[in-house]
Amino acid sequence: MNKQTNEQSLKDTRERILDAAEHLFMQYGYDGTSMRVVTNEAGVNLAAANYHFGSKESLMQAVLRRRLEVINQERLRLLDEAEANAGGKPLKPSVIIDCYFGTLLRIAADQKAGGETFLRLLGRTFTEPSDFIRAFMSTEYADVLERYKQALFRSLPDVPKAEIVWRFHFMLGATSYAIAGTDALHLVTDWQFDEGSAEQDKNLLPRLMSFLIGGLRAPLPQFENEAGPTADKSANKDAAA
Amino acid sequence: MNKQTNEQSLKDTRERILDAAEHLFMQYGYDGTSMRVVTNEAGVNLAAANYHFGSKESLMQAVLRRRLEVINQERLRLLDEAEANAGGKPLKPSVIIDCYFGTLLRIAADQKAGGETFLRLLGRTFTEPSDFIRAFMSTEYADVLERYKQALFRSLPDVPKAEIVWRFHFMLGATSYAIAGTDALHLVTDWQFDEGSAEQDKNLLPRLMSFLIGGLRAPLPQFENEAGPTADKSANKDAAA
DNA sequence: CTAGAATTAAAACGAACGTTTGAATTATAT
DNA sequence: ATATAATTCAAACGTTCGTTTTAATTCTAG
Repeated sequence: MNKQTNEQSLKDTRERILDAAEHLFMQYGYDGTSMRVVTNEAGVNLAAANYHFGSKESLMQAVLRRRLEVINQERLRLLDEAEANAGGKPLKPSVIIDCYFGTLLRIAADQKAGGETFLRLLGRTFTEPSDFIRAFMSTEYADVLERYKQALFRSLPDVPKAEIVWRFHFMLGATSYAIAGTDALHLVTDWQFDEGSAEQDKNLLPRLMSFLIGGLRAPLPQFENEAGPTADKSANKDAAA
Repeated sequence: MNKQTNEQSLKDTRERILDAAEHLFMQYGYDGTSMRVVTNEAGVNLAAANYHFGSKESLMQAVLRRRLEVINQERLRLLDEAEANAGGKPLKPSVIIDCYFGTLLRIAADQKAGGETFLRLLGRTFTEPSDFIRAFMSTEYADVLERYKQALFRSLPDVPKAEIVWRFHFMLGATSYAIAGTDALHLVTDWQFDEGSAEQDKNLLPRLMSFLIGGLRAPLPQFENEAGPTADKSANKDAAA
């Protein structure tokens, strides 16, 4: 065969392994997935995985990196664009939240095949116990998280930075659960609403965005050890300008 | 030895295994924890774990049930009490949220030793991939979730039930992440604020409560396929009465 | 066409896994 | 004290794990 066919089949083996690993890591977790089931589902030889990726850990990193690079680069690009359009003024919190969380859901919706699968894998990856996974995620997210953190600081100058970080943390959690699958949702409800999976996906983003912005802009908490009485919650100052 | 010493040592073996399993499952996950490291950390023989619990799966269930029973019974008791005091009128959303999420954090704070450990384990358990764990959680939570769902429906009669279920889901996610450890939080920030771990724990509840109630009461989302223009978000109706 | 590199294939490696066995030990009760 | 039950113990069971090895096969390039 010619060169094209060769490179095609090479890419096919690598990508078939990545696709199978993505799906199985999502469904059974990293520790719960063996190299044998990955290569079986990919239809390749067991040794091919170690030949192309070196180890199971490296395979997991490759699975995550393949899509995270696209998502995080788009996140940085959109934030740059929004800040350029704002002309030096702080961005609205809702714009920042949409650049971060909206980009994630929109890109995942684009990639028809593995998009939803990767979303659910990503949701679970944040709570993966393996040290090397958390270390990988930490470095992979360091830049984009720092940029968005600073953008939120500028956007909410009257809110203590510690509160912003905590609420960013809460938003990450709510989003991860939202996308980590409807399994946890079935746990909450019988879920006999008439909408199908398609409409669920379509409406997830506006639903999530409303919740996230509502939480981000909620009145600041009253700590017990702070000065002043434990006032009525409705008397609290709104978090967002 | 007398009867007391016997029962004491019996309970000690069982509880030492439970304590060790709780800690190791939290740190390394279910699949990442072997029966050998559990029994080693507990200082008991390997076969003792299978003798007392039958299998690794049953051990995991015993670890979860030991503390979940206390928490969920208290959740039901507080909701009963609140509804009795309300005299037939719907409860405020903030009261419901505090009964559910506040109880979790307060009980965990009480149990000095394993409280925080179990909180972090529970946060991760919701995303555990193993089928038997999710099945166990589903049955273990069925009653309390149904009761709180109905309470929220009554509390927010003008909000579509599907939205309430989704927002309950988001709240569960935000809470799980909040308690699943500051590991994910270190991922977000350098976290060089001057507060120590003690103050973090003390302030987590009010911080989380503000965020959750803000998200729950956020304006309802506008779906693209709905009637009416994509209005300014501030024009939306508030979700809570 | 052919040498050499890249990839695939079957088989095996040692280690670690959950679980079981059967004897030894300890507690309980008459 | 003694029979009975409950618990602990060391050892081993068969299986599966990630990885490696070595040979066969396929592709690339002169």
